[in-house]
Amino acid sequence: MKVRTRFAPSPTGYMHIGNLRTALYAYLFAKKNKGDFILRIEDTDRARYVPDAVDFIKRTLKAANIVADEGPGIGGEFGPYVQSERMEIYKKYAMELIEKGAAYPCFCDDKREETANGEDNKFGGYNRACRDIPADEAKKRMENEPFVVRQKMPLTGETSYFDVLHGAISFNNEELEDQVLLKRDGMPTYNFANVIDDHLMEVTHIIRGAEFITSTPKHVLLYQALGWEPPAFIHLAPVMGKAADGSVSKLSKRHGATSFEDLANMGYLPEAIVNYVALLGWNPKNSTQEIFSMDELIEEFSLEGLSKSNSVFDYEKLGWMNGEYLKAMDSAKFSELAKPFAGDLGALEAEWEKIAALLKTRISRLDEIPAEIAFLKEMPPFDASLYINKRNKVTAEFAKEILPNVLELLETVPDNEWENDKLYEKLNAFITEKGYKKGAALWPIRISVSGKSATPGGATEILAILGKTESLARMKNSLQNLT
RNA sequence: GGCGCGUUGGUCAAGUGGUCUAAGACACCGCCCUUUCACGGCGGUAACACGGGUUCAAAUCCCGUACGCGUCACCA
Repeated sequence: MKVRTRFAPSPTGYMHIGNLRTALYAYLFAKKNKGDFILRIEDTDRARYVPDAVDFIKRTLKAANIVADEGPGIGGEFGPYVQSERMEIYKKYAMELIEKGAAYPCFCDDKREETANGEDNKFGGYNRACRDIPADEAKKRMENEPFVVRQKMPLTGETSYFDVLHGAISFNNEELEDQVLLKRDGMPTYNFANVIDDHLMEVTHIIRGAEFITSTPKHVLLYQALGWEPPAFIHLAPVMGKAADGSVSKLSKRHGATSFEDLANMGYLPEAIVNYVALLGWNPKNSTQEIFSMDELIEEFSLEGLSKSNSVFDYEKLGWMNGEYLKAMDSAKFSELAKPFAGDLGALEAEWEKIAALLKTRISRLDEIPAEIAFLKEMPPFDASLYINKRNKVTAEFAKEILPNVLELLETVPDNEWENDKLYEKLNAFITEKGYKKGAALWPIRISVSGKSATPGGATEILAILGKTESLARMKNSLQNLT
């Protein structure tokens, strides 16, 4: 049988990284098995509906390079792929279930009736009273009264199912509520639409979050009532976030950027995000590889590699991985991608390629760029302590000694020779001649034109980028401040 | 609280009864390299939640406890 998986988000306008991971695993599993991956929109909650959310979801999947074979706007033989467009289908099956005695209409006024004496409060106050309404009376009342369709749960025994990840899971039927299948507004609930659609769309493997473990027995009962074979269930452990105080809880906005979009805006590459997220809860068998292209993920993916326990999202590691992608990236591509993050470069505009080359190996996120290059645009305030460097045995005294000579030398460099290699050559010759240590001599030079202890690039690279006029002006100024 | 699921270093994790004096990665620390920082190279610190079983042998199987997470909606 052809493997078919689906990603079934509700359109809330936010693609949480945990959801993205669920989509990714469903996609990887389908593709690994030469199957289909379906996008289905679960918009049965009218109150929560967000207008552009479907486009948003599609854009996010596209950015993540997760491509659906079927879905809204994509087509496929099992449409429509938006649940609000399938109401007639759900209604039909709801009536069939009533007919079969596996469900019944409920005319109770409100969702949560308070029970008088606190007894039978197990189901939020719902007391199963409408179960006992005779069939013909119920049918009649359905014509004139608003109602809800509830699933008639067995009162005894147990229902169990096999989860590919967790093994056999069983629940006592008495724990199961007569849950609503069809709401008063005619919309199905998740628990109902889900079963109908997964069956009709021939989904073979349901890969979804662990929050559905407890509602799965209800789904299984529905499959049974309808005479359908349930698909395989795979319930994924959740992704957690770590708060500032070190506490761990389900990933949410209070943990900072947690949506794919936020992360991308911070300058994490989509490929890196996908790669990192793939490894949060899954890892390859028989290998310690960590950097994966999408094709490699597909090739390596297997359900056996899924982890049963929660995982904590770690920006630190994502940053490392992003840096790996940045370093491996083609220079031209990096420069193009990084440019929007650089802001207004002013006079340095023409030097961007050089700047980008220095940046490439030393950032983990693209949005670190402005802070990294700010010193190029404007000389930071003078700070004498920067001229002291223990390792190279550099002191302010030494800076005062060497800088005037360097200035003198640099002034003789013609404009057309003001570039890294030439500058390095000349400075190196000067250093050798004077008998200085290279590291020691270059330190004050770099500080005098950058005003920063750590900079992308060394002394001559910075000189080259700043240009002769600016470099000399900065150096003179620093020297003045120094004395 | 009931029910369910889980628990290997700070984090991601390998490990499916002996090869575990428990892999790898991030982070951290040290050394080397070095035109600073970084990159890179080498090395180090650091874990089987606890208690009982079963077994010749347990991180691996069973039971209990603790802790964490989930769920108990006309939300998904």
